[in-house]
Amino acid sequence: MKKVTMADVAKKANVSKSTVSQFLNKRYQYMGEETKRNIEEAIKELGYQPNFIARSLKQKRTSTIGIIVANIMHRLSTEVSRAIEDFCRSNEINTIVCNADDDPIKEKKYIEMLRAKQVDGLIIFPTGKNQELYKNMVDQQYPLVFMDRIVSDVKVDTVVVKNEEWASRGIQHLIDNGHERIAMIAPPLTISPRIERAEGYKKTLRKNGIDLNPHYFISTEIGTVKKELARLLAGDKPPTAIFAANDLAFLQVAEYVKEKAIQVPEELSIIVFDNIPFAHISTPTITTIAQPSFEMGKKAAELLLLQIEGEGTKPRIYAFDGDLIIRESSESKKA
Amino acid sequence: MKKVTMADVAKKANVSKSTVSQFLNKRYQYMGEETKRNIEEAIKELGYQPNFIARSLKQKRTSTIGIIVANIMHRLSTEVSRAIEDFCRSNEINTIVCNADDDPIKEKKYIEMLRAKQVDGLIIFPTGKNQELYKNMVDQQYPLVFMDRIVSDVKVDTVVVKNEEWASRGIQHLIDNGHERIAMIAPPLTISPRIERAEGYKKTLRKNGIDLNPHYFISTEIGTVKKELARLLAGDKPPTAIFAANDLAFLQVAEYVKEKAIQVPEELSIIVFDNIPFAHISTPTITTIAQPSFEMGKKAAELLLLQIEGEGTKPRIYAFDGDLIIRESSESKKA
DNA sequence: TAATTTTAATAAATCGATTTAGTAAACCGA
DNA sequence: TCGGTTTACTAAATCGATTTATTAAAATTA
Repeated sequence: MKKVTMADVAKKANVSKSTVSQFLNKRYQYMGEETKRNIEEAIKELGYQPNFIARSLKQKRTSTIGIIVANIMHRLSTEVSRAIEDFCRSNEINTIVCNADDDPIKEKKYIEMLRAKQVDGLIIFPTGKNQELYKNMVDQQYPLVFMDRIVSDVKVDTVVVKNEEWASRGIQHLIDNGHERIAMIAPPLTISPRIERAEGYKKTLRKNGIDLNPHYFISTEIGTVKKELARLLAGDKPPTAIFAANDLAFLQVAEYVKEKAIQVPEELSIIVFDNIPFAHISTPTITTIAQPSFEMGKKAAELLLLQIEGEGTKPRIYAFDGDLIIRESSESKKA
Repeated sequence: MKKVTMADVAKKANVSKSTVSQFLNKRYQYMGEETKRNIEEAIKELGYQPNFIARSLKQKRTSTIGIIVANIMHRLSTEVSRAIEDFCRSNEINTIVCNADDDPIKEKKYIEMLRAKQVDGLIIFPTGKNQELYKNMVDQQYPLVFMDRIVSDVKVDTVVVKNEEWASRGIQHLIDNGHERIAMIAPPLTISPRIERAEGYKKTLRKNGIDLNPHYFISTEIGTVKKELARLLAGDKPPTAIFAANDLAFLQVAEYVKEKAIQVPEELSIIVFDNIPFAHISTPTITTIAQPSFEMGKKAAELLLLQIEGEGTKPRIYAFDGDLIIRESSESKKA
């Protein structure tokens, strides 16, 4: 079944392609009532569906944006993507989501692919390792927003959470509950949020006059978290509380705790910096530092659409407040 | 910064557009070494990036497929989408994921949008309510695969799990553990998997000589599950085990159980038909009937790509085996 | 009535690639 | 030396829309 094109509609309605195009774009300025009816009828009879590709080629815009998440397994990625999609949808913009899997090479490939597809702009959770490419886009004034991670040296609108401040609040909460031996578990400190959370952890301990014990600070690949954890907890003076720097680190901690049947919070308190979907129904419920993923996603989308409309302003960083949600996993030792 | 086109490259390399096109498509058959080098250099110097849109228009294929999931909140949707994406990626096909939110109108809009964007084919988790539209696509021989749900009357390749059989196995497991008062909690029975799971539930009880108690069969909107559950458990002869028909239903059950501090499995056993990401680390761990989402996604993608290549065969239903993973939430009463 | 403006519709150029048909030079055997 | 083949490359048509410049008729004004 061959495709019905605008030319077919035009022929059937006895008008020119131009007129059909005007009709489809609702430019009725000087269009006869009868012509309108004829075209409408022809479209219906032939079952005509416009070809977006052809339109995009001429108009030089695809009404599509791309999202490149660093790692789709992070809950934040999916929540933010959802928010972006919702916002774009209500502005008649489509979104394409790609997963770079924390791999700068994949990230580069996706950026090139999406640009080849002429998407009107990109929202990226940057790996941070493609500075050249980022700068290139900035130079070309290509609409671009960074999410979750700050890349210094690249002047782009960036949406993040106040990592240091809210990590600090989480640690303070543990200290207020009587903990002094607090460990932090994090993936390698390769990107800004992890570095900032580590800062918050260290500064807050110091501020409370607690010495930093380097053994309590574990920064390692996800796959080796459990091994490190075993060593830590088997050691002398094991920590009484753990701060998991993100959801994937927490998952490892949770698996370990489950396997070893460690009592939480009696033997070990736990807090997590990230959104955990089942935090409120697990046993025990989990204390989290939540990120306002919906607002962040919406903000990023707004910023990008502004840039696309040519109304972007001087690039800056938009830092959102987190939320410390205290649950059972960090209940007071004295309670 | 205006876009660099093939014409610019051609001019710079002192050849025709055609030659540049040949070069880009690696049709080196009769191309001089020097010409090749010239073109390569021109491309690098100008920073030329091909325009996929223009290519798609001429070639009448976008190398892109669409996925329309019924509800992105179902774990199955995301897992299957991931599998599809992975398979497509390795075949140089891009994917666009859309979420119909269980709404036939949105589903219709997405089908039309994606087809306007000239995607080469669609994988749909059908709401089942757009029969006209589905049939239309079939008639036009548009590449199409259904996932998770069977729509009778529409002859399309369909990938599902053996719902009745594996629901049955789950129920049998509960019966073998000494349960007789088994409730089933499900969303409205509007689509085939839910109907088939209910069949499995009923038939297995009957086969074991257990009378069906209509009060034990709750099929209602997600929002009212907890209320119904409260009534059920407060009633005379409350069930000793619950079969949650999918992940969202289970989430409601889990929340309720948490709120009321019901002991699982001592007071109430639970099994779920669906993939639950934290089933193995929750307390208690959760018995699930898992679906092979990865294989299912891969199969669907394979079927679709075959259709796109024009090598599709007579449409049929591909039913996959599930997997009963027994965990703490359904531990034997007698153990 | 002639000049001007408004209304209605169109022809043709364009977007940036791919593809087909064709050309010209070099080569080659008889 | 001639016809035929191979090699290297190109001009022009095409994909399906949008858009600009243009035309022609009808309505209005002077």
